[in-house]
Amino acid sequence: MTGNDPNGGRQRGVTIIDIARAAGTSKTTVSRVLNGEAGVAPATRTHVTNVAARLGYRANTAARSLRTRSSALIGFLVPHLNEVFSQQAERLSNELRRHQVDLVISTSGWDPDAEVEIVERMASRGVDALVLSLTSDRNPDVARLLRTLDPALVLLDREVRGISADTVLTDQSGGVEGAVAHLVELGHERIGLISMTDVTRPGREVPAAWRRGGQRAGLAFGPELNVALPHFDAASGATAAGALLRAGATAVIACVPEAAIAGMLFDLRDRGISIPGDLSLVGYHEPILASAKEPRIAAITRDYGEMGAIAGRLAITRLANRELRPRVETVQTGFLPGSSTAPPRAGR
Amino acid sequence: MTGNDPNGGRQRGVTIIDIARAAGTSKTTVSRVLNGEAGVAPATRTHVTNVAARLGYRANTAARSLRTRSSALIGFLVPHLNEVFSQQAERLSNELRRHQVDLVISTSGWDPDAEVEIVERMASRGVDALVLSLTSDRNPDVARLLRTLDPALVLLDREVRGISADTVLTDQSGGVEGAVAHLVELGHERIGLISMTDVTRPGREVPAAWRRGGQRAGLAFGPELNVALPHFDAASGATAAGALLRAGATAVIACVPEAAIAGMLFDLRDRGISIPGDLSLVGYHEPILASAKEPRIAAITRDYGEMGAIAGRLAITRLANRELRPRVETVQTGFLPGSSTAPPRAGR
DNA sequence: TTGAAAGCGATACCAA
DNA sequence: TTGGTATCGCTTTCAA
Repeated sequence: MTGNDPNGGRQRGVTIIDIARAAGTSKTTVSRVLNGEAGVAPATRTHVTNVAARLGYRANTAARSLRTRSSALIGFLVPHLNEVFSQQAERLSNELRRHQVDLVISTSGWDPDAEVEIVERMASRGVDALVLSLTSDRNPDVARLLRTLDPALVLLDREVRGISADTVLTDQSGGVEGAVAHLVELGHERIGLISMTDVTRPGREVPAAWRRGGQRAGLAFGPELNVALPHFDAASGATAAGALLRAGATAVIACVPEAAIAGMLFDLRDRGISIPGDLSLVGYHEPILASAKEPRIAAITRDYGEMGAIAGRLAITRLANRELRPRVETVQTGFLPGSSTAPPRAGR
Repeated sequence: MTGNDPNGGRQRGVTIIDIARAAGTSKTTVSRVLNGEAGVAPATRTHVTNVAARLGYRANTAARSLRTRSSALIGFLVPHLNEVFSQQAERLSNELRRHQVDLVISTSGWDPDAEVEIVERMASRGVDALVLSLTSDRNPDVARLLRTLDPALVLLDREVRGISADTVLTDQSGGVEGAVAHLVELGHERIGLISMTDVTRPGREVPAAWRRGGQRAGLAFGPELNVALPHFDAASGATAAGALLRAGATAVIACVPEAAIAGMLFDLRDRGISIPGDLSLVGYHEPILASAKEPRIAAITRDYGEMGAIAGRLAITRLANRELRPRVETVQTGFLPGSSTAPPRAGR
């Protein structure tokens, strides 16, 4: 009865065969009942259901996956579980749970090689779909890998050449142009931008929106006013702030993760530069605890959590029908005023 | 050659049989090579390895799990992916990745029923281990469920009756007693405490440490100075602050998640109570961006990330040997001064 | 050093 | 409405 047990101590668990035996039926029927399929006599159904409950049956997901070629598992790859990505993860996970799907999470640490390795692992794991926030969408290795992949793909604010996947995009116009307009209204003319590099979509869209905002106000922002950060640690943020001040910026829009903005704030404080007295600042997002202190950083906002939820819905509907043509959902950004902006210092 | 394909469009993928055929050997040998087992001729080994690479072989995890009864999957259950838990998740995930193990994450939203459901799912999924940050370790339903479970358990700062699992504990003494000592030195005598309720270990240990700190200074803190929060939203934090002020507290130690502390700060500001002028505050943790602004909240600190990493190591070693007796690792807390504490207002 | 064959626990097909 | 049987892709035993 015990059979050979390749794994010493591990418990065997109740299988549909045990249920079939106890219920005096076949495992086919048991399977039908447990999956709620039609074509089973009501009496049989209730009986089998009861027996299963009595025995404390728990389906073996590995066996089911092997047979059905679907794992009810979705992979989520992000660079780092910071405030933004963890909110996305939570909402994504909740969305999936409603459909009995689990979420595997892995972080790349902004390392493209790790990214390839992780995607490979997840594919091997047999995830039904991959939700990706890639470190770079211009990485040919990743692009090539994605093209050979079986799982459905959902891209979070990324565009990969040669891949047509469901995508959640951010429209930066509202937020960035709104920020520029606000600063222009206060009297700023040299508005600096700290952006991500052009290897992700926001790194391309944010500078574009910033330039549009300038043009709309009759200002042409030169390239010396845009610092593109390859990394988002505190040190990078500090460096960027210095460069923009040297370029004569009286205001800075910083569309980078919180760690870089924090580094910038530390650096400015150390140099005795006050916000908004000496420099106006627009950020990208504030954790609630930070927003409880002054200055409240004016910010370009968007609903990160909602992006995760949308990604979840895209993935779920895609799994229900893989023939659907790729869909794109766009999330808008807005501008939230704060106490970190003011007119430029007179006579500067 | 194609066989019947239960799942229409999904790709079939290269199997060890394909490799065996292409390499002119048996699937047994292929399996041995791919798993790096001994007893294979060097020539065979390299040949098979090459063929596998050429065909782009990717192991089918479901099949392997079914046969070996181990999924190389570990579940992580937390109440909410806030700053603390997401840092734990990231470090845990990284630790596991080094051992080719994946992490499934789910959040309960502080809901015990959801917790039971999630643990059930993960067990059914066949996770090799569960790392748990339970909403309550006094919940009999959860305790009963855990007792019947097959996966190895690692508890994060929780003690469940009747369960002897590997555990990562926090020693609150250093941090909390340090905070009390610091406040006493500044002249405070009525030091309030906002803690979690006693259904988790920190909710029991923090008040105990606070009382010890008081006794050591010759002060007896009455129960009116301790508010235990059942929820950690902003509104709860606001309420707690009010209650402690009415109880005559001149300083507050708030050992609760950031959202509650933020709510408290908002409320105090609205009521014109300044920190540290009118009230000294010691918090539990600050996101980097918050710490870049004044006042820097004095805090009880511990290395959250390290707790995740330790949990990962405990899980991995446990899987290697399930006969090990339960191990307990303790993480120390410390007190980090800030600008949110000052002597109590004179004549109060 | 190699390979044949027997499972792991499900689902899917087909016949009854 | 049922059940027998063939897989799914892999690891493990046992014999050669």
